[in-house]
Amino acid sequence: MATTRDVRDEDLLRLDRQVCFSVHAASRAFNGVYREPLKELRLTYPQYLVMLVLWEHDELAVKRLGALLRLDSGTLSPLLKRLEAVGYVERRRSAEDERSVVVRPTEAGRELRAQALEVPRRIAAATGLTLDEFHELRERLDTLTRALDSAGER
Amino acid sequence: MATTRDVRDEDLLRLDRQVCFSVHAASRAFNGVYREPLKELRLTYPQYLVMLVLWEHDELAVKRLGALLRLDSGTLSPLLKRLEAVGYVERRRSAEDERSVVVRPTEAGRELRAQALEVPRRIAAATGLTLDEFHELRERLDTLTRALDSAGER
DNA sequence: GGCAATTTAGTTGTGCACAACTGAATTGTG
DNA sequence: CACAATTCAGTTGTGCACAACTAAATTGCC
Repeated sequence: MATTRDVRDEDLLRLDRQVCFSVHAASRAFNGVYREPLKELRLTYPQYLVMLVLWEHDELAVKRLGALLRLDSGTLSPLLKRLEAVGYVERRRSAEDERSVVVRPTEAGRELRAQALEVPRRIAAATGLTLDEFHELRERLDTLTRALDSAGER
Repeated sequence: MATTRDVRDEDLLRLDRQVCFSVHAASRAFNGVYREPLKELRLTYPQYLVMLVLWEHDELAVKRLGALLRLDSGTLSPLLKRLEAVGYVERRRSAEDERSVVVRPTEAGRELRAQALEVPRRIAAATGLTLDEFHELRERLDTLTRALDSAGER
């Protein structure tokens, strides 16, 4: 039963380099394969994430969107402004609570969904990963993220 | 044996949202837990990656560093300039090839390594992941990255 | 009711990722 | 040798992540 105490410092640092690099590289590689398909939709990867969530919920406060995507207003505000500029979403202050801003897809934004259906098919085809592998990958990453998030709270 | 053809469009789009989000979130969570420990070293996460590689190789051309980390000069040039500004690395034009710039840790940069040894220990302790789990995670991510990279070349 | 604390979106500033480009040095080829 | 193609670091511009902050609206408490 090997623990970190059994390992020499240099080996630990090497492993850290490997893991850090792997996570970092995987994230950018993921971003990379989506870039081309999404360019046709005039979306960036984070904008695609936002649209995916909006297609599922139709209408969301910025606050709630940020909670779902774990992004704060510093990231979302300009991103949403750009999505509004290309005409995919509209924003309006909530009538009930003037602090809150509600985001919803425009007609163009809703029509975009049909085109977006091609994106995961292209990714799936390109990666050669099966559905089961996608599910398993997702679960592992989520487990990791939960561990990291809870670690960060100390 | 389920393939993507057996799945309805909306389910596929939902899964894509989940996987995209998971990868994105894991990367940022990883970044997040390293942020505090690295702040004490006056390093960002990508700067830490660069220093880890430099500690292993001692002296590297920018080109080679970029190949190892899969980063281009547009990312590395300003990052290395900042590392030079805090005194951790020095850059000089290669004598043999004036196009090339060689980067190496300064004395302060080499001394930083001793402090950096604490970082992976803290991460390991905080996440509760075992060495085996780290290794397995790394292998899965690398497999994924290879699949994504080869997919992007088409 | 009045006022402090909280909530919410937005702004500012720093750093990274990446595409597209520049300019200088080197290499290959006739 | 000459010169076109290539290589290399760097710059510019756009977009995202995040910390720290602002301003306005709401809520809670007396």
